[in-house]
Amino acid sequence: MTIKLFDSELRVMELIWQKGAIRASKIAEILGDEIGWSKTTTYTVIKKCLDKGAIKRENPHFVCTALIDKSKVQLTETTEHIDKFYNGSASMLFASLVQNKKLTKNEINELKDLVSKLEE
Amino acid sequence: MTIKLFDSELRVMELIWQKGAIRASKIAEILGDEIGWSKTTTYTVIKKCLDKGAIKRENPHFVCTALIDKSKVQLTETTEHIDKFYNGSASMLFASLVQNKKLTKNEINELKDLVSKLEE
DNA sequence: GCAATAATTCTATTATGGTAGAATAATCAT
DNA sequence: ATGATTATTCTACCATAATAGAATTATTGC
Repeated sequence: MTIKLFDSELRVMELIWQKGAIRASKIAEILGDEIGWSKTTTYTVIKKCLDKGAIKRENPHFVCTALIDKSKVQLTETTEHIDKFYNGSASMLFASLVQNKKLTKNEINELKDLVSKLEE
Repeated sequence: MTIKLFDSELRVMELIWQKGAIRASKIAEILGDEIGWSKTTTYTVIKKCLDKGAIKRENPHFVCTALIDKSKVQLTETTEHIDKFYNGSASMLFASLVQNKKLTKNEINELKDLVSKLEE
């Protein structure tokens, strides 16, 4: 069973993933600055991440670390996205991006590189 | 400016895209069967699609047709998804899918095919 | 044209995610 | 240890998307 994270929770997770380990107070400070959240809002959202088992928090100083990793969440969300918009077909998503020229030269090269390493 | 469609609205759009032109009453019938929506729920959602300019409806018989196409919505949503989960980098989404082995042999072949046709 | 029936809208209710104030608990400096 | 300060929770409110009942309007068969 995968954990469903809301947008607000992802903002918190993003910081934790980025920093590895970070105090709750620091998260509150940063998100207060960046998006104007009040301290209590941030703590409420951190609590939700705790309750969902997405992070743990340890004393002293309430240091937060992630219990689920970003790549897992990315994959889950992307799979859901593909189901919803491309009827479960990853190829159709690729085709959509490629055909609509949303890829930079750089991205095209990276993609070619990636694909060339694939086994069948 | 792109139209933001909610999940409920997408269910209606999906049918309209699929059928090309379809009576409102038929949509209500199908969604009633498939997901148990009451007739009025379906009509309410159809009305929202109308108000947003996503579809038009013509007499006689209130036949609905799409005014925006699916590929446009797919692209918009996918771009948003990439911004949210991959910091705007399509390559990172590709990498995530490829590395996590969520691709079937078939999809890998299709991807290779797609990529081989790309210009730099 | 008109009664019967079906389609549509208007409006309201419910569910849920986002946000934050007041109360409580933990920490720290002395 | 204790008072001052900071961190945290509990609870509630607000905004919005989902859903549908009652009232209204359109359609159809006679």
